[in-house]
Amino acid sequence: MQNTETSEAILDAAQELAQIRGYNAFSYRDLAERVGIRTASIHYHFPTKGDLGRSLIARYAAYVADVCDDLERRSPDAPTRLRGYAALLEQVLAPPGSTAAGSGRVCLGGMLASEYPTLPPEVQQEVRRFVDDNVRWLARVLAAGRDAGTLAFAGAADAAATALFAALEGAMFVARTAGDAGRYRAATDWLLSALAPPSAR
Amino acid sequence: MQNTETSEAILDAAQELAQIRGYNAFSYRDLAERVGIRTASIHYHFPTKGDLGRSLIARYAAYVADVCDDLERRSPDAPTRLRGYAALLEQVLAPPGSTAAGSGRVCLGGMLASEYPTLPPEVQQEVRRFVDDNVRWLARVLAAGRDAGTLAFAGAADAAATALFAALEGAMFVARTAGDAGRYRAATDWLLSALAPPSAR
DNA sequence: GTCTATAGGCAGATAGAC
DNA sequence: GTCTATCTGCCTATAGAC
Repeated sequence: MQNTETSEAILDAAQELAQIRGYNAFSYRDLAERVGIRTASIHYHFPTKGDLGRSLIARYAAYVADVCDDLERRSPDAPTRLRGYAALLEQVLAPPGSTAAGSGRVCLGGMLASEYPTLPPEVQQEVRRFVDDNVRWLARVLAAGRDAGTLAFAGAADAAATALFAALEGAMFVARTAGDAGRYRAATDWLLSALAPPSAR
Repeated sequence: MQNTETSEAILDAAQELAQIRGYNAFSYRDLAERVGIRTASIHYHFPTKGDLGRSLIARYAAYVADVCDDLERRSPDAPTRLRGYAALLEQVLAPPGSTAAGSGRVCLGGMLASEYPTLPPEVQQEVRRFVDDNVRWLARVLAAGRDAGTLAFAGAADAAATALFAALEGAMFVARTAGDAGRYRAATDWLLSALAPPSAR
């Protein structure tokens, strides 16, 4: 990825389509129409679709990791960090330039995870890393929160983090199927309140 | 769907492929190879791929609904019903005829939900119904369990049911990405224990 | 960097013989 | 019910001019 303006525009178009339809359901032709160039020109920037996919998820993972870093630096406690994380994924459903609720987008990481077996190996690798990184980050926040007394839950933080991540990703699919973005909020609010200590409930 | 032997064999092959790759990533050719007939013959049973998809998810939904009915009749309490439901989805990952752990399958309903925007309308309708039915069933079990004192959680049963369903479906994708079916178990066990009343924890 | 032109393959679907 | 043959259109990717 060379970070030229064109390649960024290609990635922007690809990300929107991948978040809505998935990696296997958009084509170089779709991209070409949106960016205003020819399909052959896209191959100049990304020789194969696997190259494109790898750049796409890598850029997305870097963005999410940045926000997580910010959350850790600026949020005072674990519950706030978790709320910030849920909001990050929610924001991804309706990015700045789009009409809030019904964009039809879901988290790119979750979408690619659902397509995992059909993905080129280089894309699979990045998806695996994305999921691992996010679950590990959540496990860290969860464990720290329990130690500090701002969260309360039984069992392993690892298992809780996996369940939480799975629920957030899955809730996007459920919300989209129902055509109701509010379902995502309702489910995540419930989850986060279930992790609050009895004193805060 | 006429329930002939051939059409059932087609649906069996289609279900396996759809659970692994998704609806958009298997073809009539894939089916023809597995069933041992020609693609044109499949069109005799299912004129369009949308017809096939509708029959596929309808059959699956009916099976899941049957198991849920059994669970309600035979299980003594809500925690047992929820464990049975989680086990049902887990069993779906590794059906009788396949090698347990790494079948690469996920719940058909979750897979189709992830492909929702690209699905033919008649398939979307059945997917919506599947998700609704399952969340409603879970909400009913959850509410009854709380009333009976065998479950403990705060907030709306609807929101809890959505979160639980989302978590179970999402955990399959996470487990598959990690190549570790045990992750599904770990996440669901944690979730169910989090719903247990303090006395049972 | 972007273009035209094209290759080679696969998709879903149909016509009509048997 | 299953077959052969075929249609039309889309896909990723490449060659080579500008």
